[in-house]
Amino acid sequence: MTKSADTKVKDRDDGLDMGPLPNLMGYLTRRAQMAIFEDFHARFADEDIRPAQYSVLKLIALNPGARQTEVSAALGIQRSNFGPMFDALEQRGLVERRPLEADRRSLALYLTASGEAAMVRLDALVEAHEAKFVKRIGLQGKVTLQTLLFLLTSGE
Amino acid sequence: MTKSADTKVKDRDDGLDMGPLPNLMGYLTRRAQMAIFEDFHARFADEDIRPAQYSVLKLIALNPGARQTEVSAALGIQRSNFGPMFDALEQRGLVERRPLEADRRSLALYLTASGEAAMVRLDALVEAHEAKFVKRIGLQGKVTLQTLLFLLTSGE
DNA sequence: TATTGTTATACTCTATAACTATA
DNA sequence: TATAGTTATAGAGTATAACAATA
Repeated sequence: MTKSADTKVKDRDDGLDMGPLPNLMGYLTRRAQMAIFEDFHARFADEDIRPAQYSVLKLIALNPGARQTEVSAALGIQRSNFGPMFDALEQRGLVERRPLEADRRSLALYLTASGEAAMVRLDALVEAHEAKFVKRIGLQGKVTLQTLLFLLTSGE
Repeated sequence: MTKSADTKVKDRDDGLDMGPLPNLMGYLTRRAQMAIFEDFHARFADEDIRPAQYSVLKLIALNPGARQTEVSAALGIQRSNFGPMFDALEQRGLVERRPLEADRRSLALYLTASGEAAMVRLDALVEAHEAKFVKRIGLQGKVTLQTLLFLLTSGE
């Protein structure tokens, strides 16, 4: 209520008072995800592959012949957004679509030979990427984190 | 090498084989963050406030008079993107800029009376939002998660 | 010279609706 | 009628560079 209270607008020694913000799980996961993706982007710059692209390639590698709707749904990507994203990978010769005889509406997805070769390199990059963060929290920490994040995601 | 191996393109009982994807920390944090933000968006739809906007409002509430560069840097937002974002909040009468006499390049940020009133409602929404996820992993789980995510973020 | 804030721009990601061809 | 994939579009989020005013 005093004039001096108006003057002392902020306690600012080194930085700002973040209050409870750094304890909010949404804030925490967002910042952690950004830190992890930043490392990913740096490592995959030469290969010009982004996280979502890697997840698509990996899913097709594990499930050759899967249809677009299956892959996009499994990754939480809209069907309408999956098409153009896949086009980019296809134009680079990493993947291909093949008509499905059983259902002529559908297209089955496959890695090309070039895509298979790329996966060997990409998997190695992912392994190094992953190891960097495991080093920070330990193997037990990673297991705990997996459990907690899974529980967070899969709720009511 | 056989024709039958070509036929059995994929083991697909219910869904796709995700392989090690769900164990990658980047994938896990991304999916968790999306689940948390989805709940946030639903709760804050009526107030028309997004996570980044809440963090800006909260930071100004805790640090009245803070300058734009300070707030944007603390939240990891580019200076050039902070301006238009703040404009939207200002046009809604929640915040305001005031010239700094000490440095006429800078603008000090404040909540308006309307903004202060809004924060009471928003903080209540955040509390309920947070409680939903604490319920899934327990209070100890939240503390552990905070520790792990902080360690992940603050590395070399 | 360096910094604060602004403007312009561009690229990615995400979300929705409408369309086609098949089923 | 419903589904697979496409197209168009729009809104966020993010990133960089250049600029004017001020330090």
